[in-house]
Amino acid sequence: MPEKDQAGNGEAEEYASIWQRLERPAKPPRTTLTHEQIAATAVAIADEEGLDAVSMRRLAERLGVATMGLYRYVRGKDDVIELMVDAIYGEEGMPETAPDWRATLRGAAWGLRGLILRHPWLVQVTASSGPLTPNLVARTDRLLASLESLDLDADTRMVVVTTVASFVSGTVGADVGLDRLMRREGVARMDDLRALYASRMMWLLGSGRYPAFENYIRQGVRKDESEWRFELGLECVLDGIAARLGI
Amino acid sequence: MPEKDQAGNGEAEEYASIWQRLERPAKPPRTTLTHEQIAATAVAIADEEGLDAVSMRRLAERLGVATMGLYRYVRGKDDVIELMVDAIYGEEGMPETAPDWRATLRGAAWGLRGLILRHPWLVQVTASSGPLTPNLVARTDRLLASLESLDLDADTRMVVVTTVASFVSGTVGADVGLDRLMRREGVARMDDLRALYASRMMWLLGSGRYPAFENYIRQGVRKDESEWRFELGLECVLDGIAARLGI
DNA sequence: CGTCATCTGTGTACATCGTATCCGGACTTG
DNA sequence: CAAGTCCGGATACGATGTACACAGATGACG
Repeated sequence: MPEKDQAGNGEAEEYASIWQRLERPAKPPRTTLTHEQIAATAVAIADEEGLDAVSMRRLAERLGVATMGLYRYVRGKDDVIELMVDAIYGEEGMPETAPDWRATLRGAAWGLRGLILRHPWLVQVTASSGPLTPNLVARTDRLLASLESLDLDADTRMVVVTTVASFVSGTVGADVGLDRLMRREGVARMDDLRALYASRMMWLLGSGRYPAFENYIRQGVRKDESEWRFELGLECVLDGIAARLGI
Repeated sequence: MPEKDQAGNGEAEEYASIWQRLERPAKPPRTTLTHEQIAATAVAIADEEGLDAVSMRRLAERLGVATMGLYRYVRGKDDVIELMVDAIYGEEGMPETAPDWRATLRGAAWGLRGLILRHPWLVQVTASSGPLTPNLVARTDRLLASLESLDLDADTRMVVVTTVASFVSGTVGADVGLDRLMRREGVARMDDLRALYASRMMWLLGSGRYPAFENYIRQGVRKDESEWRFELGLECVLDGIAARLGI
């Protein structure tokens, strides 16, 4: 039981996470800002102008507050990002529990995909924020719960959940990377991007060093159908879970 | 054939990627720097002190060059990052082609895992760099080639490759996030991190809102065996590919 | 009801970042 | 040897995250 040894001392108070700090209900908060406002505004900025546009100054300005005023609510920019992540994970309801595990995981996967597409900056940030924001734990909890009736041990259940989540974030992350590239180059449609990149693609492939890749460029006809690719990959992953774990 | 229409004009020269630019063999480079040096040094800094430590000033200093001197070789920091990514993708040989596709993909997956663990900053950067660096294309090409004898169309082959790669980067990305958290908190062993986080974990779970997650915390006994988790997840993914695609 | 301690929000200041611009000097080329 | 090209350097600017000190308002307490 490693979760109850040397801990619980008051000294841990200093190092408490945001979530811990903002739930202490004492101390009458006669505040003009709320953490929800901060999170929502930061998310709005990131959605509209990208994650780089979320600076403490811009955030404070948009909230009608001096820059340093934010630091009363937040320990630093990392906290802001953690609030943002948690906010969007909580924006839509929890993944609904379907009768069978497969439908539940599938629904959660498509839901996560939508979430990332709506907030593309999530992929830039997912590596730097702690994995313990409340809404993220809640989602994980729901998915774990949907597997509890199966004959799997706790470790395996977690692997199932993280495997699906990893597939989703990786796949959608690639799509998002393309979107960002398009935005940076100022093109709107995928074909325009291809036209713009045609020269360097020709250069790369013209060498004949990458024959299999070249085959894909020439023969692939669903390069733009990201939903099709996502669905095929996802069903593979789900099939694999069912096959290997015998469920 | 979208890769040969309106392109090839000279005006594209201006927008050429770094890779294109540095392959023009003319112009006797009487240079004191090489792109390999720049990439290797930047990688070294990132490996030792993290990606944030890679600034143009530090990089130039370590190369014994004035800051702005770098801009003769590189259009900006984004180029440096692209060079870094390509450098590490090329550091070890290409994934070796095993007799059967499954062994090939498995080897590539474990190889990519090792690569990311050796250069953890890759996960912070993978979203922002273009997907067209030569060594990355080369790797993809090898994997696509290993699937060519199978009865799959080009689109499906690519889905197979990206599905495996997505699983790997997502799963290892989570591990790396934990590592970074440990480094930031200044602890060396996983148990120490757990001790440090025990309080906020207790707080999070004590509410009883996340029973399934709590079950995992209590019953999971392989939380530290990231290789075990990786292997199980990977075999699930491979099983799924075999099952769904009938190979 | 007055006094004081405490918390809130503001302004200033600093180190560091990426990079635009200009310049001197060394090299290749005729 | 002359001329032109291009490397490397120095300076400068705007923007960033945040440490610090201070003004004002609010609550508790006599």
